[in-house]
Amino acid sequence: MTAKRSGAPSKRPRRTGVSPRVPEARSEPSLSRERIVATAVELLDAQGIDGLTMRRLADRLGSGVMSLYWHVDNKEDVFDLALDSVLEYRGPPQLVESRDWRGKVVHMLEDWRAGMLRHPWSASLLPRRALGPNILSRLELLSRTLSGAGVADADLNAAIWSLWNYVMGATITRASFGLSDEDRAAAQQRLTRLSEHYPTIERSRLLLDNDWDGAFRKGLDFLLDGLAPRQ
Amino acid sequence: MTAKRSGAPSKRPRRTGVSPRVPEARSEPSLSRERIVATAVELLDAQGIDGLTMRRLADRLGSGVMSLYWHVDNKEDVFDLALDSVLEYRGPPQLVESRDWRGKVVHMLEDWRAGMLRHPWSASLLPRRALGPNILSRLELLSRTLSGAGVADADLNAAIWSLWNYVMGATITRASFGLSDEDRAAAQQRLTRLSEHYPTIERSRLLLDNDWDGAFRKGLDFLLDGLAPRQ
DNA sequence: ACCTGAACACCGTTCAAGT
DNA sequence: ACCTGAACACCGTTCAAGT
Repeated sequence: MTAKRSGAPSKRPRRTGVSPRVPEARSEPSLSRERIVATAVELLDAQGIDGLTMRRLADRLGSGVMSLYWHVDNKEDVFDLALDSVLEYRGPPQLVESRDWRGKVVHMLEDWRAGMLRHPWSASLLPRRALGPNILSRLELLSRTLSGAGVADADLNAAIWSLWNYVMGATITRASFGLSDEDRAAAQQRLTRLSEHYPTIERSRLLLDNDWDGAFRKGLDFLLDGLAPRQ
Repeated sequence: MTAKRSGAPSKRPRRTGVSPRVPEARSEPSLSRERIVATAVELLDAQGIDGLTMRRLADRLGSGVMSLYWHVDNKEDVFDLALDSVLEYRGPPQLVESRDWRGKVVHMLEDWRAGMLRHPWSASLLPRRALGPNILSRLELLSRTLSGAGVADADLNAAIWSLWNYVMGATITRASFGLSDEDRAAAQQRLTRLSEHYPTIERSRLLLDNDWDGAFRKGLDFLLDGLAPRQ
């Protein structure tokens, strides 16, 4: 398990204030933190977590590998930056703004999940990395909504962590488990062959159930039922 | 994201029936699937997920790297085997056997979580690997208990997946997030510096809360409250 | 049936150097 | 201030070979 870095500022200068001179327009725009991160996201989307390689990243950027290290501490840093860049929250649409707390929470968490599923590598990365500003904003908003809804201060952290756990578990599972339909079919068949050992989950067709969105919503409702302030 | 293999039988012969001749006792016991898996678990416990290397594994076993490939398909196979080997469930103790369904479910899930926390690499591995026999047994037992408690067939899969999601999310987070106390303190301090942006989670000290066991239980109770069959 | 070493095509990162 | 190539110490796996 790799150690976690707490988002400390990079040793690099971080481009203070105005640049002393506008660089000439070039065919290959010069390297920058932003360009590196954006390209890393592209690469991760296309090739998955193992597909991100410093060498491949440099290739895509048309630079030498070691040039990256001027802008970025190391590969871990690239992961942290790519991750947070993908978790931005645009806020609830007008429609939802007016709804009750429950509608707001459901929207926030469905949006969070959807965002991670658009970049399936992000879900499994999130729990092991430092929390960046975007994810902190989401937690803040969730926290404020629950608190405003009347969840007691003593229950607040437990409520937030339950929702976090549920969303993370659901999304990680969906992102990595749901890749191949025929894998799941094969697993269920294996189950049928062994049905004397696993009669109940064989009968309920647990591994074939593929209404992921519906199941997510249903479980979230269970949890919110339990969370809802009494009275 | 690596493709998932559905636990298909190895191409290797799998030691059929009686061995033709008992091998001479040697100082270095000969390689075997079991020995490889056990040593892989040791290595994972000691060095974490990145610490498992075919070369290091072979070293520990006193063999050449390539000898492993006779017993095992590839590194993915080693992960699958190590994972399932760690998820065995001994069943509820007598004390719990007599309890109500809720007590049983809580025991099963706390045991599941504890087992994974004893091997912190296992939690983050589980969702992306094929489900081995031990984890299927756990799901079967959970399923049977909920069904016996009166959860409707139509809700059963959703109930199981909610619990799975919650347990996985909680355990993955705890295993990878909780490594360093001072990391979390640093994060909370950063939060305090930025308290105008994150007033609510700063006030509730979300990132400092370290009663993981209590929080797990509390969230599980929320979820079970919502799950419990009406009436 | 079981084990081996050499070789291939990769990795992330250090270092000393260029402009 | 920014970029580079060579080099180091690693990886997983194929292959042809040994016993």
